[in-house]
Amino acid sequence: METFAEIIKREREKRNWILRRAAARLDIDQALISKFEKGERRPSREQVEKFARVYKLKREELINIWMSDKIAYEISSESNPEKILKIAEKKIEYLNSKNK
Amino acid sequence: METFAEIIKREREKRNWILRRAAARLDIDQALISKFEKGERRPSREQVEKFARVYKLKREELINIWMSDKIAYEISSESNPEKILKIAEKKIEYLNSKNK
DNA sequence: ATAATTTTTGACAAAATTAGTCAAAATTTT
DNA sequence: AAAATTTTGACTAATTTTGTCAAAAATTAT
Repeated sequence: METFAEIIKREREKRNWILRRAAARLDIDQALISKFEKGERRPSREQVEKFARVYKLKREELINIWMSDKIAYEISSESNPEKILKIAEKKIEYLNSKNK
Repeated sequence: METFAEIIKREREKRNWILRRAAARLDIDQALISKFEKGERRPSREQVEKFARVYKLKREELINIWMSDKIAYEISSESNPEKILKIAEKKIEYLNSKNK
């Protein structure tokens, strides 16, 4: 299961880009990119979209991964993360059926 | 599928408490409680625990519901919320197997 | 109907969280 | 060991979230 951090690091290395170069292409401070690649900071949605554009990744897929990182992080320290997800799933289903 | 907001409203009404009274018991501003009951504001974890205590609900269950509200809300506007949950689930599993 | 009570709203200031930047420290490569 | 690259930490700025208050709206009682 790949994280956003791993993906953007892999993509940069694939291209043999040093951080300075990635920073120029993405127009994001290289220290920030370093933090993103280490998973220490969470990029904004706009930044995720930049990564998708520059690294030619599917925008939506990348967003899903980025969001799931966020979710996983938020609940990982709870006592029953799986249960929380199950309940959330039902709520989503319910919202879906409602807005139809 | 019940939300945190619905639960705390139901519990208060069950007791025939007006907001002012609930505010006194919970030591939370009544305007805030009103917003919680309408789902317009998200209580802190400490506040959730207060609700559980005062309304005699199972602390952990209430926290799970409160967390799942949060998750559902965060991803409900995404294009594929279900997919995001699936990925998150896998990540959680992975984290679990790792920290064992 | 209107008076009294209760709930909801909106605006605001304070508090907390998150974001971006820089330079120095640490690490890796040459 | 010098040069290049990456990581870290500290700081300020920006954004988001919080709690509070008083007034507005809605509900209930007289």
